[in-house]
Amino acid sequence: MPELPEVETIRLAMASVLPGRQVVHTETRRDGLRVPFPSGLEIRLKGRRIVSCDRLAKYILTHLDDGQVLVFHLGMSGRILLHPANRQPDQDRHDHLVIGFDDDSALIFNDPRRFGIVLLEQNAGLSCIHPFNTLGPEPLEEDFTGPYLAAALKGRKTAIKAALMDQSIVAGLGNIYVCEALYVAGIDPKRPAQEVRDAETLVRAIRSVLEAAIRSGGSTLRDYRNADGNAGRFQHNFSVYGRAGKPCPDCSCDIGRTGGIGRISQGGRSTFFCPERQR
DNA sequence: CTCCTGTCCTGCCGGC
DNA sequence: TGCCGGCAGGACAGGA
Repeated sequence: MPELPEVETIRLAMASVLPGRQVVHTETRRDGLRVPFPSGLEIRLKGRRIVSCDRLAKYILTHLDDGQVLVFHLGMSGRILLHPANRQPDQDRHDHLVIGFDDDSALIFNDPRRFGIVLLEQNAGLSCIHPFNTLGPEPLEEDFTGPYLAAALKGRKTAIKAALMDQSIVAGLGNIYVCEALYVAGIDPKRPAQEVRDAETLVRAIRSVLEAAIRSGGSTLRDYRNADGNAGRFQHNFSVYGRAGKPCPDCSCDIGRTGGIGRISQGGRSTFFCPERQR
């Protein structure tokens, strides 16, 4: 799914057009996705205006003018599509939620695998309720520092790969960007978290990978699209993800000897890494 | 607590 | 061509 850079790309598109729009119509085409859609969703959204669109980890927070927040999580395959006014959107069998606005435009939540989540909460106290009360710091915010990460990893025997996937340690990373960040930092994904010596370098690697990905509009694998229907470009900049057997882009190791980028399975997910560069 | 595995669901790809 | 197993960007529950 969309990890932080993809979610941020979608949020930016939403924030550029949605504020000021008033909900006139909400249609749910099934009971829910991972969890049931909020009860009374249609009536609670009707007449509300969108104030702003924020992001928290991989969640999109759509603030409404009455203090409610419409929350989207895209799961593995979720998409948010923004349809301009006066254009009839093509129907798709995985369009599960459609929100129509006063200018005749629409927001469509499409999700083939239905791992996505839609919540409607009160903004006040949002950070005190699940799942927001379990999230660690945002990787691009100031409180995500070397000392913080070192403390968070202390005593953890689990592999650094798994630790960085843990949203309570740092919120927003997924399989792709963990692989890429560990490559940039030169850290073996199998290394026990407590044995990572230079957390500061890892923090900087995470930041630089995420920032570069956001600048590229995220990554497109298979069919991820941003809210305008466009593909991201960062997949062309992957150093290791999906590149098993290919040469490491930034080390002089002999591919004939090393076999190039390696692929292993950790916690049931593929990990890609350079066995020469990452120790 | 930490950690590890299984599970939710559909679609796509490669192999036979 | 068609069928089938394996795998996929996430996050949780439950048990050791």
